[in-house]
Amino acid sequence: MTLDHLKHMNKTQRAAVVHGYKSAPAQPGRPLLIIAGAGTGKTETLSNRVVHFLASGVSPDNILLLTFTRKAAQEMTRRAIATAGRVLGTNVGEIPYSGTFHAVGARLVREFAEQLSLSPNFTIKDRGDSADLLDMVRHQLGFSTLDVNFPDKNQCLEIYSYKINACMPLKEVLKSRYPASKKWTKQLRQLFTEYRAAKRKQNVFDYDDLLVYWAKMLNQPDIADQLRTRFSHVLVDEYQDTNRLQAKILFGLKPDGRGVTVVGDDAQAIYSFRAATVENILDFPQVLPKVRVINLEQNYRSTNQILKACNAVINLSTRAYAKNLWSDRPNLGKPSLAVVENDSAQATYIASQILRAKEEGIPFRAQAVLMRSSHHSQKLEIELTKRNIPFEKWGGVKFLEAAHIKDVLSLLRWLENPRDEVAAMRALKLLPGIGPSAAMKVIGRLEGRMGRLVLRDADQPRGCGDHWGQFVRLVKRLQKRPWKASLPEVVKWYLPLMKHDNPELRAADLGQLCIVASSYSSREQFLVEVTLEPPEGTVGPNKPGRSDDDCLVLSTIHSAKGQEWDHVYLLNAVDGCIPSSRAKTPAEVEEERRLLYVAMTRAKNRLSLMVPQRVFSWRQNSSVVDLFTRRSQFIPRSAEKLFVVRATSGKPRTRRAS
DNA sequence: CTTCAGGCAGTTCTG
DNA sequence: CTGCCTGAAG
Ligand SMILES: Nc1ncnc2c1ncn2[C@@H]1O[C@H](COP(=O)(O)OP(=O)(O)OP(=O)(O)O)[C@@H](O)[C@H]1O
Repeated sequence: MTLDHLKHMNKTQRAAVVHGYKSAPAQPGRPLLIIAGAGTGKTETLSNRVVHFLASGVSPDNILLLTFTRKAAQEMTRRAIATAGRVLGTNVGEIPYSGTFHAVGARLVREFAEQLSLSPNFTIKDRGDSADLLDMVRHQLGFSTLDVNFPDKNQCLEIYSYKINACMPLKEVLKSRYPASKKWTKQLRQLFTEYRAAKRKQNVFDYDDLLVYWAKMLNQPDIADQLRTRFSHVLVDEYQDTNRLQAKILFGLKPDGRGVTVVGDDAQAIYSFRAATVENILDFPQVLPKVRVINLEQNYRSTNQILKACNAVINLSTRAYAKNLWSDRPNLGKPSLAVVENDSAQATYIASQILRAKEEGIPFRAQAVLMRSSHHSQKLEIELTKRNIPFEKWGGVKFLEAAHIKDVLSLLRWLENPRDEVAAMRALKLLPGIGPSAAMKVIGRLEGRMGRLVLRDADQPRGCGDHWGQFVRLVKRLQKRPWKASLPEVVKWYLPLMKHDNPELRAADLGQLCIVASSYSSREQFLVEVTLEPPEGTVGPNKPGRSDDDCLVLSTIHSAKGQEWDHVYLLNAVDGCIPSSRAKTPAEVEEERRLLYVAMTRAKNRLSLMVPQRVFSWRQNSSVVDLFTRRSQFIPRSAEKLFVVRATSGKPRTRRAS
């Protein structure tokens, strides 16, 4: 073996890579924590550590490699496999248990389903479908008409999910995060109990269940033993963004911490809305015995000028993040604060800059536009399309979450799992003349014949005429015909019934969906994988599977974590966007500061923060107005000297409250 | 029982 | 602008 994976690492990084593995040890080493700032090579070190394990003879099957987001998981797995290939001189193939907590959880739960007395062919509901199921229960219990202020389906699911992920009693969750809903404690408790029962009865899982049942497996000694033996090495990236439930899983897998490596940066904790808690990483050395802690201080990513600005932003925090980051990368210019008139000016400015950079030899794929929330890029997307700049968008409304896509998928889901009432409801409501109550009636009549979806002509509800017969025949055909022919057939049936606007655009989306689906070998495989690993892309002009080689990236800051680009542009660096106007408590504002820090530290060579002087916003009394903005409070005058301030449009900057 | 118009409130980030 | 609820018409 060559030592490729050690050669370019610095001394501290190398120590982390080989920790516990200087010579072939009898058992996995003591727990290792790498806590270090942005761009110091944490992920690089972690993936080289995996390579080192493989090179030392550890089987890929014994390695569990976890992260929080799909993007980060893909990136890390890719790096590890590529380097391992170089070091070992053979293709490593894959690391089977590498991915997000949820994806790995899904595999394990399916594998051990029988021992958990679960049926192994459960389907996983995405966020929207889970909310719909919860809403059905909410209506049945009469809570929807109890009081206008009773939390809606999304709030209910948020509360439920927070409770599960934070491992907190409902009462405490309501008190600390949803005080307005405290008076419904009793109802919410009942709602959640019934929701769990409904999931059980319909053999469906929500995202949280994947973690819940994984944690449960670790309480069953027989399964726990198997898993502990299987995963001799467990590595977690972005550990600062894990939650209590995930920590429980980690400690359940490795009670004494041997073989555990966790990596993270408390200054980059940005997922508290998913119940992530930074205490996981800060308390790690106290929770496990004999933890080796390694700090990295040299930033290899950014120029010193960019890094200085990043440090200035994070150091204004009331909390101390003890990091002394430095960089010896040559300077290529201070980051800029580009003051533009409004949204449109922001879009044209960025589009021009991107094309200019491209002319200078920076390909589109080395540039990225980041934003706090995904709709901030609307104007820009139009501008990019106008100028034929190819882009892909990370985050935001997913292809599979669009209404028309969900409509056709619902029929497939129902066929796959006849007990799935959300799918049944949605599919039935597509028929003209069938609304919620007729659909419920049909579903009720089906209770007896559960194995396989069987519809009879006699089940016809009143008032939907010919459509019922056609539907029954369609279902029969779909059950007989091979999978490849299914989706086009459903689409053909669906299009004339579609009630959404923009029919041509949606028809095109559905055509694309057929192409994507045809690469899966069966309906089951398609439905199983699609919820956890959805195809890239969003609805509209930029569809999954169609990306250019050289493609600009538009991304939310959350989805950009762990990534890096030569040029980074940040949209709307103004109060109300960063920090978001929804951040109220000091803790929430601090998280917004860290978001800005994460965004800025993605840049290697050039960084532009956009400051539009007016943005569109929604005022309390409906209508859309554009408001005067203030530059983000996280970049006060005192930090200005670290930036170049560029005013691009004629008008002088006027100070006005928003 | 479905559908559609009108009123009203809320609008982040992800698996 | 959307999603959700309500009430009236078909
Ligand atoms: N010893 C090194 N020498 C040269 N380049 C390095 C070294 N270590 C890491 N790098 C490079 O620095 C960049 C940042 O590394 P990496 O993404 O692993 O950092 P990170 O600490 O995970 O960052 P973040 O927390 O901000 O996502 C990468 O391009 C990586 O290849």
